[in-house]
Amino acid sequence: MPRKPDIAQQLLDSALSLFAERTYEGTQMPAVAQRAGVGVGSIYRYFPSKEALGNAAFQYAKRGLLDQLNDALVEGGPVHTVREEFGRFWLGFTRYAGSAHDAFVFLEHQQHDTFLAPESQALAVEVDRVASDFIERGQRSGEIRDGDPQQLVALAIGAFTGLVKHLRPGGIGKLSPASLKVAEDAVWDLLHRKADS
Amino acid sequence: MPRKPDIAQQLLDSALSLFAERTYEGTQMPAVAQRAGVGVGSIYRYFPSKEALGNAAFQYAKRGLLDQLNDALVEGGPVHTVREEFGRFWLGFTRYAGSAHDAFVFLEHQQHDTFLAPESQALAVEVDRVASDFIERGQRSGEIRDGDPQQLVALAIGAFTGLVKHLRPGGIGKLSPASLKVAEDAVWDLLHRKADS
Amino acid sequence: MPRKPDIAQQLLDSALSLFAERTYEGTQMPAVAQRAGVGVGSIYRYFPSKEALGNAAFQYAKRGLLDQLNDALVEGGPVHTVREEFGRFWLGFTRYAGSAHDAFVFLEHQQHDTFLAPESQALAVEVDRVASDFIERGQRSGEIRDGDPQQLVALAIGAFTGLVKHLRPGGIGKLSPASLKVAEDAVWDLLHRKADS
Amino acid sequence: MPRKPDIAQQLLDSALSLFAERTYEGTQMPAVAQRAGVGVGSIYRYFPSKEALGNAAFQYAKRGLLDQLNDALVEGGPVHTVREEFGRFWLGFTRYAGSAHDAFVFLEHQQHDTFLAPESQALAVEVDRVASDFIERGQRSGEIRDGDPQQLVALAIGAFTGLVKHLRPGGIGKLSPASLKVAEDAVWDLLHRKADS
DNA sequence: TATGAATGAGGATTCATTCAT
DNA sequence: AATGAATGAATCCTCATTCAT
Repeated sequence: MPRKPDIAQQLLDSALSLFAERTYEGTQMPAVAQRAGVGVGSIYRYFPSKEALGNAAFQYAKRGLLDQLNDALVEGGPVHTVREEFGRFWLGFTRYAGSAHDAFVFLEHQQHDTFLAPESQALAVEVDRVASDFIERGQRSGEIRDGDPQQLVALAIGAFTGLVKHLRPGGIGKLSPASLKVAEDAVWDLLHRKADS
Repeated sequence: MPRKPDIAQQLLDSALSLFAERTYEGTQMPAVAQRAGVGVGSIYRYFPSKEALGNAAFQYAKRGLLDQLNDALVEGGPVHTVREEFGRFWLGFTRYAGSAHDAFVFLEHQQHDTFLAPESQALAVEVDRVASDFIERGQRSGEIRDGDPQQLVALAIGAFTGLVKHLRPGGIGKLSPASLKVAEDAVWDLLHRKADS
Repeated sequence: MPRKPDIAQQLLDSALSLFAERTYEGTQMPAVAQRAGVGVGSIYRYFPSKEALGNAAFQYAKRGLLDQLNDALVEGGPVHTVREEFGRFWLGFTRYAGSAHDAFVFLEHQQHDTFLAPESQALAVEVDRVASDFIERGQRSGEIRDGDPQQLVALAIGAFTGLVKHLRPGGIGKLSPASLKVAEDAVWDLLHRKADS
Repeated sequence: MPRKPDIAQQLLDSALSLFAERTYEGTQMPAVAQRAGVGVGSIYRYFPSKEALGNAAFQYAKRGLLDQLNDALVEGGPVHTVREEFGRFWLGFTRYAGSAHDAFVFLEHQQHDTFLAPESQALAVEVDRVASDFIERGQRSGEIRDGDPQQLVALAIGAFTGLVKHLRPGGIGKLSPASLKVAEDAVWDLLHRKADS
């Protein structure tokens, strides 16, 4: 069993946390190496350049979020209501932001960033697609308010991101179940079509 | 008619848009100078360092947002309902993001950033304070849902930020009044306490 | 009566004192202008460049020293002994270093300096020539020790320079007549051929 | 056999010779790197800034001179006369200026210079102290002329410095033993109290 | 294979010089 | 004629990347 993948993994984690703290541009390769506990030179055995490391970290993080979402959507068996499905999304985001706070913050800061390869950006739309598919389904069933699905996704994910960034020091894990429930309900109401509206 | 005093202003605008596009760390001084239409050396006539420019830009932007909010809260005379007051906030944010898209994006990216002086960070809490005062008032009157006011502010401003970032190329000005209304209602429902809840 | 020569003079004095304090290379044009009480731009009305100013200052200082020496050698009428002639030299150096401390220090620091034009360097050998002529005459009359005249000049002027630099803050004017006499005798003994030697 | 630890040394030597030639302020870091045979970046691996390099070079040079003096004073066994002790000083200075011409010239140019840290200046008074102790001893024994010891030191070291600077291209090593003897005697006579004086 | 010292292109900043007022 | 704001080449310094060990 090789140790190599281990090192690459540590490098990705190190990079992700530093990028979240100080920005991709503001992070130096020696700092990444140090936090990963390896020598600078070793980074280049796993990633050909800083840009490559940045993209790998981005893709690793996005894929992690995507996996977490898929797991949450599948694991408890089929969902019966739109609200229930929203709960699954919420669970996926919550778990991911809980276990990979840095990665989540990093992801939400990147958007149009110069170092992102097309491949990374392609991956970025995946989460949006999954989310807006859900919105569209909810709109068809009348339970989610009308409007551009992408725009609603932006509002909802933006709200969640705001929450996570607000919780910075402790991370979302520090939040009491009650507070988390308040937030979940609030975001659901952001999307939910009210009966008399 | 002297154009000179405008140079500091042009530099702030240039810096703001570049910081929004490429990050503070990812922006080079020559790029700031070029976009401002001046020579590199001129930057240092107005700001002693890149860090000082970053802080000045941040404070200028935050103050602009604060002013816009105050204007919106005051201008139409006294408000009579919490919903109406929320509308004023929405108007303030909307106007600011419309007229200073870059500045708004820049502000929302900075949080814990390394270059921000204490003075800048002090200004940053001001907006939060104004907003959470509103939330608390709404909670007392029963129209805004229970929960940590700061957390609700984070959710609401996060949602708005998500919208603005989603609209990146065109800016919020491109949005139809109808779409804007959908967004406003959605964010209100994020905060609003439902009767039967 | 034009004011111009006045300004050029102030600029030379300002430059000389700054060069003595901080080195030619370490002195900025705005500092020269400020100490002279004029705007930066005005320097260039009198001197085409920093290098030209440096050379003008050097030549002005060297010429001042030369004039002082000539005056001292001539003014009291003809000299009758080598020791008496040495006294005249001492008087010239002393007066110059007393009235133009900065200029003297500046002169002794320049030697091989990059900014000195050939013309300036030509002027620099003039003092040496006057001094070594004196040494040679003294050697012929048996009152000054044997050895390379240039080398003896270097020793004697070096000693005087050491004294002046040592006296930096107050300048040589601060020295009591007695102390000055000690120094004069010491330097004379440096040159003087002892009877039994 | 590693050459690495030598890099700091090569940098000090390179810096010293350039500072002597062109002044601290007039010397560029790339020039220091080039003469030391390393890349610019390497300088900063050994010295945090140009100022630090300047101070390190100064201290290295002063310490070298001090060591040379101590060696010369000790090595030949105890001295029996003041003249003999002077000979030891002369030997120390001569050896140092011979083996480290650039360093000696550099030292004598720095005095009150802007980049010198207090620590460097503290070291600078050390040589003066050693020298004036000698002068005082000589005065007590009646062999050195009366007067402020510091002032006599300034005259004597100034004379030696004048000699060394005069010899610039070849250095003091080029001087014939006879010429060197002339100089030594001359400087001794500068200090020596004449019987009938 | 892993390392970190060495490198030099690139970024922040300074400063001699120009030129509109 | 005098000024000092504006400029950009030149300077100090950083940091992604290489390579000898």
